Amino acid sequence: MTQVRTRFAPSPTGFLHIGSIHTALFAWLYARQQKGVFILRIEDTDNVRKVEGAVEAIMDDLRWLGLDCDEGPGLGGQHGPYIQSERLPLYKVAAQKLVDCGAAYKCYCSQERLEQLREFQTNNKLPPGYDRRCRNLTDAERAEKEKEGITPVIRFKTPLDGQTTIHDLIWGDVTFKHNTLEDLVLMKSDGFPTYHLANVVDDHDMQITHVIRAEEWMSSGPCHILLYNALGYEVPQFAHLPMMLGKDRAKLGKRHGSTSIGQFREEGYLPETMINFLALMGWSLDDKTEIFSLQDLIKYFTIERVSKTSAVFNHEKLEWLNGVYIRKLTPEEFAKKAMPFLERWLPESVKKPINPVYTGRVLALVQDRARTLKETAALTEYFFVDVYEYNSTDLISKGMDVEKTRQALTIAGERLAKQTPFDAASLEPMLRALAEELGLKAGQLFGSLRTAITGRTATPPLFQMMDVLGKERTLYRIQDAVKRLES
RNA sequence: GCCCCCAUCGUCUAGAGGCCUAGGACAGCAGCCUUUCAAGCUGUCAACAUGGAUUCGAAUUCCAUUGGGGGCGCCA
Repeated sequence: MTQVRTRFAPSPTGFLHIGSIHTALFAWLYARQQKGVFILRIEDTDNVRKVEGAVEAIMDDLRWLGLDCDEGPGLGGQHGPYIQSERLPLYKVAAQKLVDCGAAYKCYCSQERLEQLREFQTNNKLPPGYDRRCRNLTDAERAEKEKEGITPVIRFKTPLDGQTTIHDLIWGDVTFKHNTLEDLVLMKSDGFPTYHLANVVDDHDMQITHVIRAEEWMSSGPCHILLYNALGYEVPQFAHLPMMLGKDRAKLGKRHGSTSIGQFREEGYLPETMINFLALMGWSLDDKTEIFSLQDLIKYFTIERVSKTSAVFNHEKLEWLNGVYIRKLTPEEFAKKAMPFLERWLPESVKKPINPVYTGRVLALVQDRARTLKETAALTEYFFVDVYEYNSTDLISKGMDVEKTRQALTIAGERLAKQTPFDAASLEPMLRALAEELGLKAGQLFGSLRTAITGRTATPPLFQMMDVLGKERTLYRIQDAVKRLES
């Protein structure tokens, strides 16, 4: 059996889209599982949309996710170069071959004419498409056009009759009648190939066995098969993946908020989360399992279990899943990953760099509570800032009033001042006893203290926070709260 | 408009003729735990788009309708 070779072929037109990663993941998984080869190819045949630095960004994102490439730009491989703009001669030869054997033809129609044609078709509710005016030009007519100095494009001469069936690993057999297909442009007038030509030539040249791509390519599938045949190439296997949709069920795009993988990374989502989540969009193992590592996925992934239905991106579930992966981290790993986010998102007044030992202790208190790494900044802010705003009525617990609260906090402050050692284990019995002594429920006293030392009503456990904060700062904050109640 | 495809809880999905009184997860709700918030646990709400046909029997097969998506560029 021949070795499986799959590829991921993004265009360097900006940041890597989450939908592209979805495709990349499935192609990668199939290659890895089949002990095959995964190739990265850059499809930069659109000079207009090309973005500087995009190739590096793509490779960086893939690396971050753990999707390693066997062949690709800068990685070597027997079938390079892996950047299409460096492969132009190949496409020219292929296109010329097709023209020579009569499978393609030169088209001299101007873009203006095509636009007018399309406008007319739209206005008259006709199917848009090229009217094949140049398909049967005589040699004399062609010579005439050449003399005018028009640079032609090369179009594929799609058969007028018959049909082509694409055997898709996911969709089964899908048949298209040739008379619904167009005469695709293969070569643009700027000398660059279109996606269709470059893709077919490269997939053949790089010996791709399985073309795994998104469903949006389904309808150009028959054209590609026709092209493979015309060029005398063997047709690879196809697997068209279900798409990812936004909340409005439309193709996931800019209007749906964060859609580039980099944005999720910056928000503090872990690569494990993204991989696991994306794998579950259009694929499942069974009716129960939902946590999968990359290794698990390699083990269990099968194309047979990929669904045909496109999936709506569910941000809430992604957040939940990220929480699951954050909790799986060891405290050390978590601290290491969260630290940069704190450095970046903690208020400017906080002196940087922050102390790693202290920060580690702080982070240990919020690991169970954070759903993203970025969120740790908001969750721990009061550990780094001494002055903060809060509503002094939050100091007053249920069933208490200003005076009672002031007294309780004052006494608590006095007792805490005398307390040694000042650790969570010793603090708890002491304060519980104090609550009883004051005739308060534990929750009443603790609630006031919580607000006093954090300014918040929802925080990690009180005694652990006091422990981390230390005696001096704890006392200062309680005294400050008492002052607030006095004014 | 034309072509192709899809259709199970709000969302991701399990389900390949009897195991389905349709399972799991997120979200929601209720409760337990608990110093608050999380986490955890328990429970609850919630779906086979509609109409025909085949069959002893249909979420599962077939047809139609409806709804949704994708494509129809010298973009990929």
